[in-house]
Amino acid sequence: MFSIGELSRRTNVKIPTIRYYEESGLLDAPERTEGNQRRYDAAGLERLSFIKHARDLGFSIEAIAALIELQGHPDRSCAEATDIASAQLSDVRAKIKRLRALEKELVRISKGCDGNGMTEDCYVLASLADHRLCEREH
Amino acid sequence: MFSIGELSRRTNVKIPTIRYYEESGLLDAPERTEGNQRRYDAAGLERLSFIKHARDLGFSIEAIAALIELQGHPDRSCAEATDIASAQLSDVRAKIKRLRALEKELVRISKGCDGNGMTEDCYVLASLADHRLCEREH
DNA sequence: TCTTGAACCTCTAGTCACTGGAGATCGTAT
DNA sequence: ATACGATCTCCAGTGACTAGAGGTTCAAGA
Ligand SMILES: [Zn+2]
Ligand SMILES: [Zn+2]
Ligand SMILES: [Zn+2]
Ligand SMILES: [Zn+2]
Repeated sequence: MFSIGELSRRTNVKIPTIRYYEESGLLDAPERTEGNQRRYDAAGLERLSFIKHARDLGFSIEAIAALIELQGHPDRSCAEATDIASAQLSDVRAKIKRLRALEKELVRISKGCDGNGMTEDCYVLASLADHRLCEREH
Repeated sequence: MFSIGELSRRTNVKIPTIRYYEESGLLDAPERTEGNQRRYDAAGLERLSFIKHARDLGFSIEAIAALIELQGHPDRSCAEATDIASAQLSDVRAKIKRLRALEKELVRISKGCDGNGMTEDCYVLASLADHRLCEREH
């Protein structure tokens, strides 16, 4: 049995975030001491590690709640879990695609001015003002 | 002179967002009719187009405020503008890097299970539970 | 000129996933 | 017994919007 501070140290999850996960229903409310302080066990640590890892991989709280629900039913089909994972993969790929388009335009914009002129003639400011200078959609 | 709805249509920025930009100081408060409705001119349209384009390129409201401030002083050096743009480029590149790491792990995780088993033996759930199964940091 | 109804106004609150602070209480070591 | 770090609850703030309630104004048609 260990305190919330100890749990925080072991998982690298900040204390207010742990309480937030509890309030959101991702973490079960743990036992309390007589003085009302939270005391966790190995199961709590495991659960929080799962949440942390999933968050690090970009899953939403909602998706993680669904995954935890599935975990609780070992005899159910895991189809939903793979669906959630592939949705997350699509999401990440869509974000990468968009960011690559932004990167290309930002490279062009940055190249257009060395920063030694006046704002009046600045290519950075001019290209922000006019999307038609962009080479593609973004 | 045109209404906020017309401005919204011409820029593809939603009406509450336009009001939010005004409140944030990005847009000057426009003239009003006798009945207190906003009326914009070409300058307002131009300004909002600038904001929209910069937002589409991922610049923060704060960065855009700084860029607009620079725009207002045509005789000042544009060094700060290029700094802001290259900071934005670095930011985008950092995000891409992180997302690519996530993509790799998510591909591995998704490949590990076809969704036809039980949650008990699901590789998706197992790899979310244990970062040591990951091939690299993310 | 009157009437309708779409468009507009302000204000408040909600979104997501936390993060920080105030003020009070608890746990533990000396 | 005292000190002091850790924890408690509750509230507010972040960024960049978005949505709704309840009321007013504008502009076009009769
Ligand atoms: Zn320049
Ligand atoms: Zn553009
Ligand atoms: Zn599976
Ligand atoms: Zn991992």
